[in-house]
Amino acid sequence: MGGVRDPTYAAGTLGFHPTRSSMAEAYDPQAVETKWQAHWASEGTYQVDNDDPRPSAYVLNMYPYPSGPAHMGHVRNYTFGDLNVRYRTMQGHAVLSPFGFDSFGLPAENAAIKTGTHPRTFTDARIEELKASIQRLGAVYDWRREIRSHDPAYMRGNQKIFLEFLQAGLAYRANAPVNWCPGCQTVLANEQVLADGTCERSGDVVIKRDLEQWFFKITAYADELLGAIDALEWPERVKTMQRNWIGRSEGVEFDLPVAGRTDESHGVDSKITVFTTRPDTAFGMTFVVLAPEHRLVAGLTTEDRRGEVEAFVDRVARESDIERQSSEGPLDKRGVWTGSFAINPFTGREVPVYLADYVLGTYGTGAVMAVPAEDQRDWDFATAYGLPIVRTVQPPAGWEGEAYAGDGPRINSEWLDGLTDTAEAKRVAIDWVVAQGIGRPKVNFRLRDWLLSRQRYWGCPIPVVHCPVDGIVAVPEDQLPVLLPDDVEFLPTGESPLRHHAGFLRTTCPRCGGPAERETDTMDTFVDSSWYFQRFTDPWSDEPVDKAAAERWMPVDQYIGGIEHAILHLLYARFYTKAMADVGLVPAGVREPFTRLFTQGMITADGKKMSKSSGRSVAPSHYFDTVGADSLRLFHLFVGPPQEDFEWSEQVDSMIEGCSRFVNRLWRLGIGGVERATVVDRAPSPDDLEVEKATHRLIERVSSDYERWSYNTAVAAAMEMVNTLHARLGSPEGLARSTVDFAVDTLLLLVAPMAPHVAAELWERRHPGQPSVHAQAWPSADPAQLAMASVTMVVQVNGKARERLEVDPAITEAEAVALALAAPKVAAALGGSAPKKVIAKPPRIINVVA
RNA sequence: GGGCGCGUGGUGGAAUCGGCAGACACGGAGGCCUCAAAAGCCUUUGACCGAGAGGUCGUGCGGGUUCAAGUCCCGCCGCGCCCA
Repeated sequence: MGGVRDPTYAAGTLGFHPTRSSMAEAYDPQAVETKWQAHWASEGTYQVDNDDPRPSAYVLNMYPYPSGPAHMGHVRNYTFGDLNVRYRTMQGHAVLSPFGFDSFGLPAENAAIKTGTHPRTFTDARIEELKASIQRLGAVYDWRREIRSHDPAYMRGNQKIFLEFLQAGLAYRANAPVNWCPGCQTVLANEQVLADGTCERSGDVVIKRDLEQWFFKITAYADELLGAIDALEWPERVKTMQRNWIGRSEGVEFDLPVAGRTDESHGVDSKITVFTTRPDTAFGMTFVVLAPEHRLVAGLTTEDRRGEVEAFVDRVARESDIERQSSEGPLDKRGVWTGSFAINPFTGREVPVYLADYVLGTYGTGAVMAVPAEDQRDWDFATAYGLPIVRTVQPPAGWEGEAYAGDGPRINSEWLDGLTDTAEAKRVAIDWVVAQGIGRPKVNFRLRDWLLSRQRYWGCPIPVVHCPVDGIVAVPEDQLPVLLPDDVEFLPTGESPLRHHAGFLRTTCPRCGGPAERETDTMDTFVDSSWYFQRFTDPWSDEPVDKAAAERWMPVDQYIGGIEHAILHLLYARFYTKAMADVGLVPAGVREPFTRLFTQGMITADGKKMSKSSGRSVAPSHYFDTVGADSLRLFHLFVGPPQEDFEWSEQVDSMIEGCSRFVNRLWRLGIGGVERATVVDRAPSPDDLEVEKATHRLIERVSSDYERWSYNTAVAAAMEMVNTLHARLGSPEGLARSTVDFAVDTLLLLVAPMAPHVAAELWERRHPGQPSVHAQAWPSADPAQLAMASVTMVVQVNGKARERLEVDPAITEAEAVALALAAPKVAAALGGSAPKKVIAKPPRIINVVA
């Protein structure tokens, strides 16, 4: 193969030697791609050791759920990741590029119920399919570090971390409302409840029921999770979503005595505690609203109201939180009066106590003071129930709206009257509450603790036993991991098979040695994805995370994934990282997992996310078999900004064809197979120098495009260079050999991260016996070569372009203006009148104002 | 209801700091090569007026700032996402 260049590039020193393309070897993507994929795998090209002397970089794609062969979303995602890995490697970094599988989860268990295949068998088969298609894409990873969530070693780590959290008080048990299917007699995950609130299996109406569940105390980190967002190099959009999700609000919590009750008669039940961010409006509180699940509801309901209240509470229990918080539906059906009154401590007046579905028991105290004049929802509620509305903030003149939440002088508020500044009025009101001894300033978070227990089989068992004597006892470390039994039956009851497996269930208490029951709840799969990136730094370690390895690689420099994980996964991973540092499982300095985050857009079909279930899914394998992986990669890079969604339409195939054409044109350049090409051994002509300069500008361009994730323009720039070279080579003057070689070699270096196979093959043919293109150093542009010999200066008259002049880039302002005014077209546009003003920005633009 | 993002040719998109709108590609039209086709190559392609030279209009809509606005400001309309 080594001689391919010679017969096609004319070798003469005299005149022009046109060559014919008919002899040129056609590009065979499948042959070349298989060859290089095998080469990278067998050479371990992208394996890095923890003692690699090069500076570190850590590039990671989000942990995928293995659902079978890669879909287009994966292809897009992994193309971006792979480009980063290869680019950083050429820049001289040891790039940690691991891969793993988020392999626990419901789909495998459902498949087991449907087909009888064990979830492990099913999942491992899906993983092999996904791996195979990732490899055909040419994406490179250090597969020695592969992790699957269901690996016993990984489960052991999961359980060890859990026990450390339990020890530290970061894991606890509490009652929580869960989805309960009365037909199946089991707890359902949210995704098992259909949109109409029925069980996907039995069709029964799913109700809310309180059960003991495991929680992680993520709220203990609410302030740090919020505060540390600022420093992250993440998309603002994601940062905003996380801030909103954490939802910090400063306010006050205070007590309202229940009318007719005293401390002596009712103890703590004599008061309703409310949380509010607007204590300055409390004089306008004309009623109180409790969540239907509030613990005081039964006691506050009077006999004559009991029937109605109970029916209401029952109905709300069947509504989802989303329904409850939506603004849809007639308000007069969404609340009910308990028959009781509380006393507004500000006014001393009695106010009725209502229930409403939109007040959630999980937020604040589950009770809100309703101030209809300053809160629109309270206004609507008051209107629907005929409750009084008292303004305590004077709306501006001409105000025609209903509730007014803005600034203004306080009115009807006794000692607050006249205060205009809301912040000051709040301070005064809080001071009063504190002085009265009825409340305290309170910072409230929207963030709830993380409910991690799942009543499923295919997940990591929570490593504790329930002992009738000792209560909850941790499984001792030397007995970890607690593995899932294989001999289980998957029945379509929805109940976890672990509950019926005697061998798993029955055990002895590690503390007293008496009979005990094993915990049958397994962990939410978000647990697995909260620390896998730490495990990758040394997946062979006996500890969950090897501290030295984490010290070397963490945090992840570039994390890449979908915007759909903006909140839960990314927040849980941040919490886990901090909590693991605090219990000493990772170095204290590793407090954030992902320095830089890139969220790529979705591939949509008919405006919705392309997925297997939508039926509009397109398999990448077809393209691997035809145009090849490089063309498909280039298409994904070229088609638009990576953060934007992309609609997969009819015309996509011809766009991919276009990328394939580019690969073929690059190939013909590389092997010297360009039609009628003229290559001469001569001293560089001015044309050659121009091409050389264009090559330096290309280096500059592509490098900066890679840095700013503007891959579509990087591809465009490479296409432009290929077009230029084809055109120049086809002209009678041709190009000097040194010019062509420099331009083509540079092109191959720049394109290597995007189209790694064709670049590697051409480089090998052009430089036999030398290190691969992927082992070459990233080229740098010579600054002296970046300046253009001449630039186009636009001359405008009154803002309209009238003339374009080729000028020296170093032209002075005076010269530029003189040149501009001397141009006939400019004179014509001026029509004889003298210019009033000339704005000169040489050498780019001159604007003559007439 | 609040917050954020987006809106550019027939299509995907480019214009990085307010300075030639439409790079690059797809699609279309015409041509070369060929017995023919495929592949490849060349020309052309925002709209309108004009034989041409050239001119006018043009970045969702309406205003504004500026010598100059796709880009900045104000107000709308539409779509998407997040929070209520």
